[in-house]
Amino acid sequence: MASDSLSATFAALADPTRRAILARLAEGPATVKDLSAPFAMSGPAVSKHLRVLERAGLIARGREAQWRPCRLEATPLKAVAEWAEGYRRFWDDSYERLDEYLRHLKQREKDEQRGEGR
Amino acid sequence: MASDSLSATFAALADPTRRAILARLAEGPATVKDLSAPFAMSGPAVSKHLRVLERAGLIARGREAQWRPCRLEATPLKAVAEWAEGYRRFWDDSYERLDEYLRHLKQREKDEQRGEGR
DNA sequence: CCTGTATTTAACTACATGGTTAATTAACCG
DNA sequence: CGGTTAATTAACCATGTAGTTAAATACAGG
Repeated sequence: MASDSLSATFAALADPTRRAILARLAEGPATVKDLSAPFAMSGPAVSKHLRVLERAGLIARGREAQWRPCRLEATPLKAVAEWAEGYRRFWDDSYERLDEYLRHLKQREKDEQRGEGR
Repeated sequence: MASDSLSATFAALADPTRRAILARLAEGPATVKDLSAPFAMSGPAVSKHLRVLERAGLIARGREAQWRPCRLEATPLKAVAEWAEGYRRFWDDSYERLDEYLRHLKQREKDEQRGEGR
């Protein structure tokens, strides 16, 4: 596994079970049992998914009697959103038009400077 | 591997070499050789990374003589950005305040309706 | 036609992942 | 104390990933 933080985050998100767990935690904290309920999967399997999410900093866990309540920790998702936004101009048409417009302005500015130079 | 599209995208992004390749392609198309240059890694290794990116729909490849020029295909990144944005309220404080404000408005609206009902 | 260049395929290694079941730890409760 | 419930650890299996080197394919050009 590539161990930089963004890679760990992406790797953790590359599994639908783990994304479903995050979606559930967006509604509030939950125990491991709660989180297991929707899945046709053993307890230990869910436990492993939670460890992956924890190591990626996407969840935090408490301790209450025999329960280990999980809660969402979304800050790594901010980095994901920002990373993806860096490519917006490649999918957003209006952004591309804006980009082209800015490029146009810049070019005109350069032309004018050249004009003044004479 | 979980084969849904979003999982494939996240899995492809979970490697710094592949993200670096995308960053390079953001500046324009490139051949496999071009893309290999920055990495201390054999040609076949890069070829495999490109196949992962291609299967995730993040790049497209052409054919020109003996070169297979790659270009960025960013639409899957739109899905990533949108997915992450769904969690913005968990990292963005001002968004939380806005959220709370909206909730407040909604509640007041409900209270007013109840008042009118009498 | 032969040679060099670009790229992929094949075969292999080492290790990570996602799942299983069985055993273990930890805490509550009668 | 003993039983039940929650959760993790251990051991195991199958598959996927990230890299290697060596061989195969495809094309350009003298």
